[in-house]
Amino acid sequence: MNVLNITVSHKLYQKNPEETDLGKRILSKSIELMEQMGYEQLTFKKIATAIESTEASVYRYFQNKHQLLAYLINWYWGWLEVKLAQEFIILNSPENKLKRAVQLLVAPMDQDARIPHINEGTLQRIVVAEYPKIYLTKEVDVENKEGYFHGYNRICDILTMIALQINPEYKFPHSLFSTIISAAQSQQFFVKHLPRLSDAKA
Amino acid sequence: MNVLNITVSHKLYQKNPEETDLGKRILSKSIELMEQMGYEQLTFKKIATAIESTEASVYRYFQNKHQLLAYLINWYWGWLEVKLAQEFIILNSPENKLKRAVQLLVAPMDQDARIPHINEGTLQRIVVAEYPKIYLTKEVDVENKEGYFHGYNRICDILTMIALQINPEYKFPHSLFSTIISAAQSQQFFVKHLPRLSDAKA
DNA sequence: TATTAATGATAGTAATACTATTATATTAGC
DNA sequence: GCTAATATAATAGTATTACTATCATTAATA
Repeated sequence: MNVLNITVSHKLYQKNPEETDLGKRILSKSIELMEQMGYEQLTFKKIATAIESTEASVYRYFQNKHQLLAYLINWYWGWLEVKLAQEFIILNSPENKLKRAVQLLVAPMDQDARIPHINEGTLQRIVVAEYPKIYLTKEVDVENKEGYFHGYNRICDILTMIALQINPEYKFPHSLFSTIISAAQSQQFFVKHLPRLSDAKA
Repeated sequence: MNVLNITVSHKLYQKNPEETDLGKRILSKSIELMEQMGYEQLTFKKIATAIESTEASVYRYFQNKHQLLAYLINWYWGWLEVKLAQEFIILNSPENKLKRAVQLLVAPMDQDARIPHINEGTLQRIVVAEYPKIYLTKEVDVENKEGYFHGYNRICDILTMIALQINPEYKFPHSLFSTIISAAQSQQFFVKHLPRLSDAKA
């Protein structure tokens, strides 16, 4: 058993992948392959072949590729929330908390040794490269109700609560922090691939 | 002939759709259908059927759906640039120019009567709902060289130039404006579909 | 009138995104 | 140790998608 378990809504899987060895291998290999070839090119067939299992077995864990991506991304935000909570133990001022949160969002992530089947660094790059794809769909309203975006919502809420301690009068904290978080993601992508949209150097 | 013609890089089409009647019908119907069913569900077959043409004919104009989306989005940014230029005729201060630019980004767009085959209002909603999909791919570097993101880059550059008139010392204008433009898009989507990420009311 | 270009009609292929069925192996309960 | 349940493997099959190719027809042009 893991010391640490990130909880992801059961709407985000068919069968909990964290509970079995095969499930963990699916997660591990999905992360590796999705970073290599990108979301569009990845198929359940490719995952299955790579772990020497079968397509049908992968389908027992996830309904489809979209659900798998949503799972991984929610896992990431859930894990980041845990990480934030750990850091906040020794951070007292809201200013320092916000500062550290932004650092965590943009700094390359180290692998968490407690969770060997998930490479958080690779997962972070997947989130940067694929995140908007989980909500830019016609199913967004249904999936929102099912908790597909819960992880991100929570991070946004947490930063909002901290900011309101600094200035309780501020009227647009949700917009501000969804913008900051999403800019933290986009700028990482732009620096690498669309440098005219950024002033930072790769 | 149109009074006004938006120029889109020839890498973004196989055969210029603005030059023929069929081409214009493809654009017009693509916009309508893409808004209705979303990018994922749209197929060349559906476009062809809807305009009583054939799949093969649509393929003569665009290599694939991705190229079609890139075309439409670049057309939109190109058109917005023209619109901005028109507005700037009577706006003199950089502050007013920036303000008006942001208004144009977020206000519902009226149809341009000079261009009957393109519904700019619908197109704006498509840009809001689909924009990141054109660059969040493994082909981003190649397509960037081919000008797939030229329209957006230019808008970002224009706002950057204006801002530098206000403060020539400012170090991060590209990052700032790519963030502002993209937030202008995202917030429109969040208000409608993910309200916890925004403070505005639908 | 002959030529060319644009479109339509039709067919076909490889890959994808699943679903279904049956067999086999492993584990848990009695 | 036997039975039952569960997980996975193996295999097959289907509908749809994303194209490519070929040829016929129509319209525009020289």
